[in-house]
Amino acid sequence: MQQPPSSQSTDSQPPASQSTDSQSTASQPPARRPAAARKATGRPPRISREEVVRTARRIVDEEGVERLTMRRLATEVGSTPMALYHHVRDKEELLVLLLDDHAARTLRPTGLPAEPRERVLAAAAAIHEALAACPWIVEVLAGDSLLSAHSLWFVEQIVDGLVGCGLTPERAVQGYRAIWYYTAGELMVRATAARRRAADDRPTHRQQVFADLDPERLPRLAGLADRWSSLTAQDTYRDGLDALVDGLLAAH
Amino acid sequence: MQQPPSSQSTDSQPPASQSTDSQSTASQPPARRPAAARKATGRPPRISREEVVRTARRIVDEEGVERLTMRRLATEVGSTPMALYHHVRDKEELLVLLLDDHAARTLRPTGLPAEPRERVLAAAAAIHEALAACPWIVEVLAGDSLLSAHSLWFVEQIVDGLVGCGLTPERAVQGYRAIWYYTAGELMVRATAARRRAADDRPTHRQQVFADLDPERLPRLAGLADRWSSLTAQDTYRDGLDALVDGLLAAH
DNA sequence: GCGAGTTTCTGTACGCGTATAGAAAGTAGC
DNA sequence: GCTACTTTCTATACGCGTACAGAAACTCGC
Repeated sequence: MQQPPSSQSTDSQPPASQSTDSQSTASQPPARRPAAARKATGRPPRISREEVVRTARRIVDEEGVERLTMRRLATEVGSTPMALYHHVRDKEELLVLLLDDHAARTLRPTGLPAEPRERVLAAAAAIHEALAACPWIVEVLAGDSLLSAHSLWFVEQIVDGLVGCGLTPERAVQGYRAIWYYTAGELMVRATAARRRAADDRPTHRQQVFADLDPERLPRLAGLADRWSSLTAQDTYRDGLDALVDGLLAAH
Repeated sequence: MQQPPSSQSTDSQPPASQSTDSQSTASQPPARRPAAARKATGRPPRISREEVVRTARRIVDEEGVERLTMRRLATEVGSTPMALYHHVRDKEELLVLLLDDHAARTLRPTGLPAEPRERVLAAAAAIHEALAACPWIVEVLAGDSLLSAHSLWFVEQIVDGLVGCGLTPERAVQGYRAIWYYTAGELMVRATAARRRAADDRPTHRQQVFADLDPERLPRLAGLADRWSSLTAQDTYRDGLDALVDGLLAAH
C-alpha cells in the first residue's frame, strides 16, 4: 500500500521543483514561506534530496562512480542508508539524477548551426560529447531514450532539423530514435571496453578469438586480425553519424 | 600471485577446446585418453565448466535470468558457490558463455543472399534477431564488439559484403562497427525499457516529462507528445539499418 | 609408504542494495 | 494535554557476488 512518496504520480510539491539546480531554495525548515502555505505535516526531514544528489556528485567527481555506495553516501550526509530511500527511489534513480545534473551543466544550448542537417549533426554530437565525458553512464543510459529534461532541447533540435530536411514528423521521430540507438550503443560499447581495460590485465578475450581464426572460413577477419585493434581504437562516431543521417535523409 | 586458471593467457589445455559445444568430450575421469597423454595432476574435478553452463542455461530457460544466482547454480549442480569460480571467472563470463551458446544454436549460417548489400543487411538482421530473443543480453552485450566465436561468421559476412560494395577494408570495419553500435544500442534500449515496464507500475518517467513540456521552447516535441509513445513502440530497427547502410555505402 | 606439488573444493566473511518493521518527531483536532 | 495522523528516520535482516584461507584428493619422485 504505502509507497515511496518521492517524484511519483501527482505529487503536489509546491516549493521545490524537480530540477536539481544547485544553489537555490535549499529546503531547510528555518527559512519558511511567509504566507498562506499550510505547514508541513509529519516529522521534519533532516536531509533533502538535493543534498543527497549534491553529495553523491561530490563522491563521484572525487573518487569515481564505483565508490558511490548507498552506505557510503549515507554516512557522508550524516544519516543511515535506508533514510536515503525517502529521497530517491533506488540507486538507479540517483544515477539518473546525477546524469541529468551533469547534462544540465555541460550541454550549452547555444551556437547550433541554422542549416537543418548541420543542426542535427551538431546536436547529436553535443549529446554524445556530454555523455562521453562521464564514463559511468552505461548503467543509466540504457533507460529512457530521452534521458532527462535538460537534454530535451537537443532532442527538439534533432527532430526539428530532420523535419526541416523534408521528413514528416513521424519519420523525424524515427530518425531521432535511430540516431539515439547509434549514439547510446557507441557510448555503451566504448565505456564498457574502457572499464574492462581498466579493471585489470584481462586479455580482452579478443586476442584469444583472433588468435585462432580459421582463415578458410573467415578470410576477411583473418586478413584484418592484426589491424583490428588499432582500427577499433579509432573514434569514428562522427563518421558513422554522418552516414546515418545521410541515409535517413536519402529515404526522402 | 595465484590466479584463476581458466581460459587465461597461454593455457595449454590439450583435451577440451574452449568452445561450449554440448554433447562431446565430457571431462569425466573414467573415459581417459588411450595413449601417451600424461595423467592429469591435482584433485580430480567433480563438476565441469560444461555442466555449469548447461545447468545455468536450464535455469535461465525455465525461470529467467534474474533467478540465476551463483548460489542457486551451485546447489543445482551439487556443489558450493565458490567451486564455480574454478570453471568460470565470474558471473559475467558465465553470461557471455550463455550468450555465445544461444548464438550458436540460433544463428544459422545459411541462406544469406549473394548480393553484397543484401548480405550485409541480412547478416545484421540475423544477429539482431538472435539477440532480441533473449532479453537479458543487456548486461553482456556491452562487452566486446564482436560477441563470441559463434557469431564471427556473421561479422565476416558484414565486412565482406561492405568490401563487395566497394569499401576499403578499413572503411568496411568502420562500417561494421557503426552497424554494431546501432544494433547494440537498439537492443539495449528496448530491453531496458521492457524490463522497466515489467518491473512494476513506474510511470516511465516519460509521461511526467512530456506532461510539462514547454511548447514555446520545444514546439516539435510538444506537438508530438501524444503520439510519442505509439511512435517509439514501433519496431523500426530494419528501417534504421537500411538508412545506415545506405549512408555508409554512399560515402563511396 | 611418504612428503612435495598441483588442482579442486569448502567455509567463512565482507560489503553491497534494499525489504520490512517500527520508533521518532512533528501538526491538527479535541 | 491527549490522541490521531503523517512523514522521516533507524535497526535489523536477507540474498547477492565473491575475496581469502585452508582442507581434500589426486600424481609424481623417492
